[in-house]
Amino acid sequence: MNIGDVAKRTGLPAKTIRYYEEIGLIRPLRDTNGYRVFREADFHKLAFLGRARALGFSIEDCRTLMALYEDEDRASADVKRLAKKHLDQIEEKIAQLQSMQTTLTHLVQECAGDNRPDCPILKDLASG
Amino acid sequence: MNIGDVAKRTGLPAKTIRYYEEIGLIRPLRDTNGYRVFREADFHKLAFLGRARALGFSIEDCRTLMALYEDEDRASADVKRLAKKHLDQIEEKIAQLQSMQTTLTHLVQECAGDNRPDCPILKDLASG
DNA sequence: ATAGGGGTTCCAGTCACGGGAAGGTCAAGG
DNA sequence: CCTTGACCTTCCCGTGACTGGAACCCCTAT
Repeated sequence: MNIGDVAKRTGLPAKTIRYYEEIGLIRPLRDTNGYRVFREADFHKLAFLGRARALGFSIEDCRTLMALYEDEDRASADVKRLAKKHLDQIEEKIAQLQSMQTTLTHLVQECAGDNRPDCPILKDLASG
Repeated sequence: MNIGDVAKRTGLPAKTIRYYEEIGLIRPLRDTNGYRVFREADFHKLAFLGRARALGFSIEDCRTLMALYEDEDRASADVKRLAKKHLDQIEEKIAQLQSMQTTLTHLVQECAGDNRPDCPILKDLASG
């Protein structure tokens, strides 16, 4: 498989796949013409990475998860701890965003949104 | 006021304040020794920026909001449109995170988290 | 011979700062 | 007068996870 094929099959941009090689997440072979050659195992790794990234795991977390996946002697506790920590961060982020959402929703509701200059949004920003 | 005073009063790091000057959001005066000198108006601008940033507005949005704030002939509709667009993005982000949260919560619940290698989290990542 | 659709590398930019080096300034204490 | 320590200055690099683009090579079909 060339990079274009893997890109189609995984849904990852070719640029991203090259980047993952650059940072050592995958090690595809090379053809005599210099083209990357992806084996089925490379494809599986990329699909794994794509799903982990879609769940919001950082690249470094993905690296750890892949290492755990390939370690037959892993403890599921290590995976769970990583996932739980990530979940906690997601929940914290959601809380932050919801706080912004609450404030902004109120402000937007209160703003007339006409061609007059009077605006509660700016008033709030100006005076806390 | 020197930068340290403004940093304390606004809660913004001095580094951030220097950065805001660099990108033209504020224009403090300079003392003969080269130190930045902040007037009350500069402090107000920084406080405004701090609050806008805390609501998640991008720097460019903040620039626009400040311009609108200083424009006596603004239309509140322009402010409202900007805030609404930002609110929509926040809500989209929240939805994405909640989707991750749902999946991760299930996976974490199902994982035994002991010293055995069997792990539904890795299983999910490996096979979609 | 050429056109096109692959592929390759390398460089720069994103966003909003943060860290740290190297050095100038100022007020207080010995 | 000298030093100490807390300020302040500029400058440059690094962050995360890519994305865009330039310049160039490779392969197949016409």
